[in-house]
Amino acid sequence: MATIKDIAKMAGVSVTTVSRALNGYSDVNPKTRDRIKKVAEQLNYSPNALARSLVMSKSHTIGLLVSELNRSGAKDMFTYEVMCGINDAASDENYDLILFSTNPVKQEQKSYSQLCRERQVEGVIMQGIKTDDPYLEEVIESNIPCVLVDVELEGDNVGYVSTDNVFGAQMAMRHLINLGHENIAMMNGHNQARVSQRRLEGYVKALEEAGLPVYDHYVAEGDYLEPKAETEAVKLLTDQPEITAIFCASDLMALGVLRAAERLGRKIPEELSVVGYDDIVLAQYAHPPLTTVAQDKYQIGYESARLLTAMLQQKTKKRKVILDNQLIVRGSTAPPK
Amino acid sequence: MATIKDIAKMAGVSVTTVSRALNGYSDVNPKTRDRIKKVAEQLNYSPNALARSLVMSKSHTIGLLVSELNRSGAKDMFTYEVMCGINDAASDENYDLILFSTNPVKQEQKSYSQLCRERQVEGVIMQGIKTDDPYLEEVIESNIPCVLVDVELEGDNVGYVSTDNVFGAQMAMRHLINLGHENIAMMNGHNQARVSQRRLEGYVKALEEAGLPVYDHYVAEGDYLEPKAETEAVKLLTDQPEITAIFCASDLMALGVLRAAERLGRKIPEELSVVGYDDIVLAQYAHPPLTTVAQDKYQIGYESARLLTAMLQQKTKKRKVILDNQLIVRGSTAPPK
DNA sequence: TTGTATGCGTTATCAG
DNA sequence: CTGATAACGCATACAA
Repeated sequence: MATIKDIAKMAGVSVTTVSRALNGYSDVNPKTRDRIKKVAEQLNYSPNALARSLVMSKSHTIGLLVSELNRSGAKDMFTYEVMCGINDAASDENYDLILFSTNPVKQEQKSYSQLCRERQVEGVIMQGIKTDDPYLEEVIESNIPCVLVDVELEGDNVGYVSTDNVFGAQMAMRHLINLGHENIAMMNGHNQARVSQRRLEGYVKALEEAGLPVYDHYVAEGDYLEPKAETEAVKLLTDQPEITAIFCASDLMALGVLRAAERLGRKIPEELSVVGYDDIVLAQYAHPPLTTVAQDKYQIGYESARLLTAMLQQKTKKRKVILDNQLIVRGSTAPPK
Repeated sequence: MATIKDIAKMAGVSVTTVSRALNGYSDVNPKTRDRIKKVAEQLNYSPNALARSLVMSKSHTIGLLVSELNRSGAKDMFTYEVMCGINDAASDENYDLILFSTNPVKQEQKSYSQLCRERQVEGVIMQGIKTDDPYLEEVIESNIPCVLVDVELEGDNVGYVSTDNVFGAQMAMRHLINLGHENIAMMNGHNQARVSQRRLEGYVKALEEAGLPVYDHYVAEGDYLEPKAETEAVKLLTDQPEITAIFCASDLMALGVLRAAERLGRKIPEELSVVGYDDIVLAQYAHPPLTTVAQDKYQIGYESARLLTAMLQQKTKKRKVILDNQLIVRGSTAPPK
């Protein structure tokens, strides 16, 4: 592995000159620069980023902390698409990405912030973290610049990007209400997720603005799980048969509801309308295809990385980015009979 | 950020002692070690991995090169699940993962091997690389230890992991043949992919062992694209209406074939049997659910990382890992009428 | 058992 | 325009 020292020797100059020549400083004779460049190429030289980072105390690396980088995320491509966005943005901004896996066993031994400090990452993007994750707090306090995906937290070194979940839910609900539905239930996730709370807000808000009553017993918790949503939906629909539509906080749960309807012999969308959330790939392949609120997952990732790099370079005071989302009407919704 | 120097000062010892105490060397007085450890904790010390890597010339990092880390991979979760496996294995072996994005524009400026050398990765895992990718050759020649996913290439510093594609195709075909099919077509991918060639081999082999004729015009190229497969399947089935079954080299293409059948009014599986390959998430949600050859993508990733780390530590002479795959019979296959 | 000195590859400071 | 020299944080050969 050739170093600047080798180049210096071969070109008959000092390492200082080599460094400056290669880094495009202006105070070096064009001739010597050319010579040095030629030698560098000849030696197939690559600068050692480690050494550079060490002396500059800038690693140009950002850490990616994904709490559930495992197969369970496979159905719902959220994680993957966000990662793609992050990757592209990081690449555009010339940052490298290092992947921290947070296998729970290891978390015991080594904390997030330790991991970050060891690897000298300049900042972190955290994804899939629940609001009650103890490690969230840790990173926040560690004063390492940090961008959260879908966790609403702001601070000097902390920002987040999310979509407008209240509005998203409202859109879904308005669609249902405009169709003529009056008895609309909600299949929510669990309460540790901020987004659940937001979507519930939207649900309530839409009902209120339409002058419709809000019933606690119309709201079930599906924990973002397909089977759980299925059993909950069966309960909901047998206990309150007057329900003609269900708004779900995720597509996966909507799939569960679809299944419940099938078990109960209620036809979709004629006898029950279902709206999902996320627009996962499966949504358009469901039968019938799912009406849903789409989030641009790729853009969420992209903006996260952009926000972080901007923060790192103190280019912005902004600490949050809220993206729009969009209602996609497919075949799972119709007017009530 | 505390360094060993700070600790040394505060504990009243030399940096050497600190280094050895913290790294568990035996030749240090238990008392001083305790004292040092306490100080380290007090200072919230984390070793600087960069500096360590520099001096040890071991980065304990492996590079992940994914040729198409983008949204197009979203339907087929292959990339994601493989990554999960890689991540877990790397974590188990205490290696960090750095993500190289290979946006084609940047490839011009900086080659793979340059990227690797800059970041001082000890080895690389490459995924989604086509056999004719010029950069493949580059990495091979660069003598950086490398593990390829689904590209059959072996060498001193090069290994690969793949599944037994010939056998997988054979299983699919035998299933069809046992069902009584005699006119079986194949929807293949493109020929730059080694796996396509292998699966074709299996297709031919199975026909031959059953004493069935092999027709060139029974094989179409769907390029692993759903719409392309659809149009190709329409052609196939209108030109040769005697075909009663199609074996597809990917589930995505099988989905396209399903669509083609629908357009042609041929019922699945009564009037046409379809077998896919991969067992992507969508497969079980298709109508009817797809019979397919499943690969354990997670394990592919896991084994890749294991192989690489073993190579890095010269723990093995093995350079390839072939995983089994498994036929999953669902609703898209039946005996011919 | 502990400390001194040196080097890893790079950039930065400052003097020539 | 160029070159010594120091420094980044750490590990290690060698000396004490």
